[in-house]
Amino acid sequence: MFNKEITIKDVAKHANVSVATVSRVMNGRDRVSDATRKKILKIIDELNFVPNTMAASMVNKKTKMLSVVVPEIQNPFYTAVIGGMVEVAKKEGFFTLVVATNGDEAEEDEFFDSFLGKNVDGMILIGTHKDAEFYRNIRKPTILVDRYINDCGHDGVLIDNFRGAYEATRHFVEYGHERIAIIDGEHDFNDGKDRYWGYHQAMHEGGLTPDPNYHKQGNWLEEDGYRFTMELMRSEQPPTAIFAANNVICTGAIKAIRDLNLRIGEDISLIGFDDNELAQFVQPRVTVVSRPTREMGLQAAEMLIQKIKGEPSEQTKLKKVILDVELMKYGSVKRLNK
Amino acid sequence: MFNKEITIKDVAKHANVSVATVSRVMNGRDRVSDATRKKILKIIDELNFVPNTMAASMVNKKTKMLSVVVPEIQNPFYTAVIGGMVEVAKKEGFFTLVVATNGDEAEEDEFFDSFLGKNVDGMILIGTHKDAEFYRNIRKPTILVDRYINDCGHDGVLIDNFRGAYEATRHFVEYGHERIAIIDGEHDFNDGKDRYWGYHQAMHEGGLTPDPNYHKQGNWLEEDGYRFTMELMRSEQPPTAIFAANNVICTGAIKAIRDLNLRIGEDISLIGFDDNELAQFVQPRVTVVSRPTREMGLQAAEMLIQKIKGEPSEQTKLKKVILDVELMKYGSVKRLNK
DNA sequence: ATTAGAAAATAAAACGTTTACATTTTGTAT
DNA sequence: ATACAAAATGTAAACGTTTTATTTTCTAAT
Repeated sequence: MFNKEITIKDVAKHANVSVATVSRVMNGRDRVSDATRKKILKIIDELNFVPNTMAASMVNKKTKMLSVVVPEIQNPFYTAVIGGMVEVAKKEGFFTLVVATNGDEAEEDEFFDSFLGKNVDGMILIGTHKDAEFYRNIRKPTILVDRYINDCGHDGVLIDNFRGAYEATRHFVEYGHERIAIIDGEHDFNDGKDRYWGYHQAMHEGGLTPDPNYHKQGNWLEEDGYRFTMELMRSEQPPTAIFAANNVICTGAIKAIRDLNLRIGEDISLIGFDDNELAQFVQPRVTVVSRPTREMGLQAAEMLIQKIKGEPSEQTKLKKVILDVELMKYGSVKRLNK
Repeated sequence: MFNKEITIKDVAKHANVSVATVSRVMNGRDRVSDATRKKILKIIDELNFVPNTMAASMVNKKTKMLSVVVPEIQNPFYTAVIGGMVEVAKKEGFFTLVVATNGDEAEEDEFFDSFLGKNVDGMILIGTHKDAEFYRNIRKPTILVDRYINDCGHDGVLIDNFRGAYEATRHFVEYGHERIAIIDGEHDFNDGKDRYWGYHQAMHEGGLTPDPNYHKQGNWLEEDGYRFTMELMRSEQPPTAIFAANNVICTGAIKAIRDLNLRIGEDISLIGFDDNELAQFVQPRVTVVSRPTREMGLQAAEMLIQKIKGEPSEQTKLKKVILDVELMKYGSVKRLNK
C-alpha cells in the first residue's frame, strides 16, 4: 500500500544495467542483446514496473493523448462520434480526453487556456465558436467534425447537409407534396444553414416557392419540434409534409403528431434528419436522412493520427472529407399524386 | 506556427526574476511582492504563456486528471454517469479521461497496465472484472459505480437494486397479478442478482411462488427483451405482467408487445428498470423503476475528489453510498383485483 | 547610524524518462 | 596475436516545472 512507485532506476539496479538499456528494451529502439533483454523483461514483470508516461512526454514531446471536444456528452450523435474516435485511438495506442463545453464559448475558451494548450497530441473538435480566428489560433493537429468554419485552417470531416435536405425535400415533391414545411434552428453553423438551402433549392426545382409560414426556426431543440408541429398542424392551412432538420426536432414532431392523434404517413408526412430511436419505433417507421455518425469519428481519428505521425514537412493542402448521407425511405411519406 | 513553446524560463527572463518567483505567482503559494506579481502576470499574458502541466506533475505527483472506465460509451446510462462526473470534475479543475472497455476483461487489464497505473489522480470505475483481487490491486483512489464487488477495497456508489425490483414486483402483486414474469440476464454482478432476489422476495411475500418458466435469463440485451417477451406471450399460459430488469430489455419488450399487437397496460402489464426514451413515449407510458443516473456520477466524482484531496491519514472506513430508486407509476400496470 | 528580524527573491536539486555521444565488449579477418 | 569494425552498454544532459535551503533586501526599533 505504501511502497514507493517503482521507477526505471529500480529496474536498472535489479538487472545490473544502466537505465538507458532498460529504456531501450522498453521502446525497442536500439539493439540490445537477447540475454539482457530477457533478463530485463523478467525484472520488469517481477517488479510490476509501469513506466511514467509523463516523464517520457517531457523529453519526447508526445503525450499519446488525444482529446475530443463536444458541446454535450449525452447527445447520441456526439457519443457515436466519440465512440468511433475512441476505437481508433485505442488501436493506435492513444488515450482520449473527453471535454464537454455545454455549447458555451466561454467554457471552450477556458478549456483551451487551461489544459489543451500543451499536453495533447491532437484533437477532434466539434466547436462552439463561430469565428475562424479562434480556430486559427489552435496550433495542434486538429480535425473539425460536423461543424466546419471556413478559413479555420484545419481539416474537416463533414456530411453533405445540403444534399441530405435536398434529397428529403425532393422526395416530398416527387410524391406530389406542395405544402412542405421545414423546422430548423438558427443558421449559426454551416450544417444548419446548408440544410435549409438544400430544402430551398429542391423546392424551387420542383416549381414550388418556399412559404415563410412553413419555415419554423427554433433552437434545434425537441421542444421546438413539438411546438412548431403543433402550431403548423393547427394552422388554417396545415402543411402536408414536414421536414425535421435534426434528430431531436424529429423526436418532438413525432410526439406532437401522436398527441394530435394524427397518423404519420397518412395525415401528415414526415422526414427527419439523422436517425433516432423513436423514428425507428413508430409505425410506419419515419423516413430519415441517415448520416454515418460513427464513421465520422473513425474517419476523423484516422486523419488526426495520420497528421500527428506524419512529417511536419508534409504540409498538404487543407482537406475536407465529405461523407455521404442516405435517404432511408421507410414509408412516412404519403403519395399524393398519380 | 513554428515559434518554440514558451516556458516559465522565458517568462522569468522577460520579467527579470527567477523561475521560482514566476512559479510562485502562478500557484499563489508563497508570498511575492505586489509589484513583481503584477509585472509577471503582465508578461505571462503578453507572451501567452501556459504552463506545462506534465512537467509540474513530475514534481508534485498530481496530474489533475481523473479517469472514468465504462464498459461502453454509447449506453445512455453510462453517458449520464459520465456527464455528472465530468461536470463535477471540471468545477474542481480536473480533466476526465474516458476509457471504454467493451465489457472485456482483457481490455480492462490492458488499460490498467498501460496507462492508468500511474498518471491519473483517481478514477471512477464501472468494472467488468468480477474478482475482488483485480480491484484490490488498484492503488489509486477509486470509486466503484453501479457494480460493486465485495471486498474490493474501494468505496462505491450504488442504487438499491433489490428494493427497486421489490417495489416493482410488489406493485404487480398489489394490483392482483399472479403470473408475473421477469426477464433479466446472468447474475454476474450484484446489481443484476439483487434485482432478481428483490423480485423473488416480493413474490413470496405476496404468497406467490416464482415459476421458473416465468424467469427468462438472457444477456441483458434488447434482443433478449424482444425474444423472451415473444416467447412468454405466445406460451400456453402467458404471464399477465412482465418485469424487464434493465432499460434495453424493456425497450425490447415494448417492441415485441407492439409487434404482437398487444396493448400495454391492458393485454399485458409491464414495468421496466431504469427509464428510457421509448418507455416515455408509448401510451400509456411505461411504469419504471427510476434511478438517479446523473446523480450517481456527481456523487461518485465528489467522493473521489474528496478522497484525493484528503489527508492520507484520513483512512476512513469503506463507504458504500446507496442512492434511492423510485417506482414511477405511469399506468402500464392493469388492476386485476377488486 | 546600526542592526535584528521579517519579507522577498534566488539558486539548485529533484521528479522519471529519452537519447546523443562515449566507452567498453565482442567478433572477425588478417 | 593484432587491428579494426560492429555490437552492446553506459554516461550524462535535457525536458519544464516545484520546492527547500539560502541569500539579499527592506523595515523599523534602538
